[in-house]
Amino acid sequence: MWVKRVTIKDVARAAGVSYTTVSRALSGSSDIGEETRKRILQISQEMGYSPNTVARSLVAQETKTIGLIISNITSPFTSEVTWYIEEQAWLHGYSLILCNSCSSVEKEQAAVELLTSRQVDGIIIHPADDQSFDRLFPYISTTPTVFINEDMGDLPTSYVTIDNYKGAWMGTEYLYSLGHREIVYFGRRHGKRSRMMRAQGYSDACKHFGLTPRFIDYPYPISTSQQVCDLARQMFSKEQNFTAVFANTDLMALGVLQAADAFGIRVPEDISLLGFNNIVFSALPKINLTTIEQPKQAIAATAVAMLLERIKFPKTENKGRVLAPSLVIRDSCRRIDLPSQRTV
Amino acid sequence: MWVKRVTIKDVARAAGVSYTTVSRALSGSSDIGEETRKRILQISQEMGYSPNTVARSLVAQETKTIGLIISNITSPFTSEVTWYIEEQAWLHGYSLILCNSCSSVEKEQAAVELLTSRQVDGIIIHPADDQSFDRLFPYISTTPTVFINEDMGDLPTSYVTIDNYKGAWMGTEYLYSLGHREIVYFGRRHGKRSRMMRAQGYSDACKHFGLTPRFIDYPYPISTSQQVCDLARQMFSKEQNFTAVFANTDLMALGVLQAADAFGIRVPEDISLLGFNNIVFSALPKINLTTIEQPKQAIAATAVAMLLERIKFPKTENKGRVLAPSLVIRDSCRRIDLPSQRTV
DNA sequence: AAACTTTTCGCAAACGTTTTCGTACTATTT
DNA sequence: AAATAGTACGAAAACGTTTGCGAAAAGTTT
Repeated sequence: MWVKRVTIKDVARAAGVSYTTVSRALSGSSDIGEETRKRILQISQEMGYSPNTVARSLVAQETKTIGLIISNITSPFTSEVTWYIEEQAWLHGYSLILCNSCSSVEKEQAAVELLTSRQVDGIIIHPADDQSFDRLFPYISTTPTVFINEDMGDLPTSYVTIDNYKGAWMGTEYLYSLGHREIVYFGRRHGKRSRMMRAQGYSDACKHFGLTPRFIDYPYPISTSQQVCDLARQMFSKEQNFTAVFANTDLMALGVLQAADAFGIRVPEDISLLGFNNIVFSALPKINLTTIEQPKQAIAATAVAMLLERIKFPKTENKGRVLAPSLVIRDSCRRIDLPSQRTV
Repeated sequence: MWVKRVTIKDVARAAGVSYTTVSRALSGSSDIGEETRKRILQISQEMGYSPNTVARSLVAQETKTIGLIISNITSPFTSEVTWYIEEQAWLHGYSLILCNSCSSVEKEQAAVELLTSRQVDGIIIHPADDQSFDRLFPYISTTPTVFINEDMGDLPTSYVTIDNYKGAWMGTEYLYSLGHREIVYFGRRHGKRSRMMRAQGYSDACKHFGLTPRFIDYPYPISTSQQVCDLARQMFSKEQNFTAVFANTDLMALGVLQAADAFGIRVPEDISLLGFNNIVFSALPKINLTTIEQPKQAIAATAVAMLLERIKFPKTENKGRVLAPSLVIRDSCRRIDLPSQRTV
């Protein structure tokens, strides 16, 4: 290392006491005389002593660390949730080890193995896949874990998510209420349950209002915004006769916006656009995306709270919290006259 | 804990050997017979053994962990840099402990103390303040550290940053070349050196081209986008006779965009706007911000590389790497006719 | 067959703490 | 003055590893 770090034994030597006594002075034990405590505190200050958390963790059998596995910190939704999680963790004296899974189940599994090996007290994970749990189960059975942003149903784990079905229904209903009768759903609908539920909510709402669900789906995972834009272009060139697009995600909606721009299609004048997640950039002027909001701070706070409770009381049974989404109305959706429908 | 974790001693007992032998089998030592190694590996697999990194760290005197202190993971620029840092760290077998300083020197210092106490092998820090180094010095003198996004000059530390002066000069020059003669600089210019250098680059370029530097400064720190927008509104209502705004930051530029929108001022038709950082959202259609790019991946990669080198060879002398910014031209700046100038 | 090497393994120390237990000393009670 | 209780501290074990050293067993050379 740089400089030899000063240990508790160094302080003890300087103070002329055993290191047990130093430990007690610092931990605020009562088994110590008042004036020796002060003297030791003084000396340890002067020597710049700081306890070795690694050694402490080894004996205490807890690291005061939680692992966070997310797919991509770059996503505004994710980074905002991460912000709140770090805040909560810090408040409770926990540190955060950050792992990007890159939406790969292999890396996700590697991250979980790493974290358990590092003896983290708990793990918060935004699963990469609908089979994440099965893959991860052998590794997380030994560590308190809470999943976020996915409804884990009856799986033996805690989770916190929003009601994606309801969110999608609300969005569809809103578009219907504005007079839209041909609404295209833009985004993946298979794989993760959250995706399926959103698609289902849209689909069921459509049927409820007498509309035909129309999906622009794709089988492969999409990562770059360029890919999203290309897909949106395909939609504009192939699909006929729709007045609104309900995007899976604000990021997807942004891709639609981009493609629309390229086609000279105006939002909301020519077409209405609805997003999901309410990332901060959706509030930007000229973007002004109407969207379904996820309560990110609440997700983070309840996830951390649930995790800490499980850490404290390992025998607590698993809980699933499903928070409510809400509609944030901005300027990307427009009321249309029923008789005339624009043909793209 | 949940379930009692299986330790190396458990494996040893099951295999009927000493735990030393198990350790050797797993570490790939040559001091072990081939068939015993296989047998032990087999057994440890079956028992689901995973080494306790905490214990290993204690004896090895290294944690394979690096601490990252940033002001706010929510910022697109920061989260992108973080993404690349995590990638590089992972590649080299290091984990990342994430701390948000919230731009507070107090929390920054607390984070550094925490990280050193946790025996991280190194720290990467985006300083909150121009006095961060002095405050932090006593704590980081024992841990390899590299600062990012700030030129630390002659201070005894490694750092990697970009040439902010040059970036600002380039931006000003570009605006000048488009015919702009009244350019307002929007953003803080005191405190951190990076801010000062940007302001200075702008200022010097202005003088070089015979223009008068015009600053919209503010003494207090600004955090929310609402505050930025309010400030931009003030600018539009108070300042007269300017044709271009050079914003400190893309985020600041977004605020200008928002305020301009409210005033009915069009970008770039009525006014040109230039940003700094090139965050992903600047590339959005309808935003299309011309900006000065920071090479985020290069910043992250060199920061990690420098840190790992210092960890490996503690005696390496401090290095400062200053990377080159570049101009990314989009659609927020417009060539104007010299004789007529728009009055706001 | 004796004298070496080499291979394979175990013992024990070490990493820096916390905590249990024991003990010397002081203070209080009988 | 003897017995008891309380206070202040130290010794040692424990947490789960890695590693230097030594020793037994096996193989090789003379």
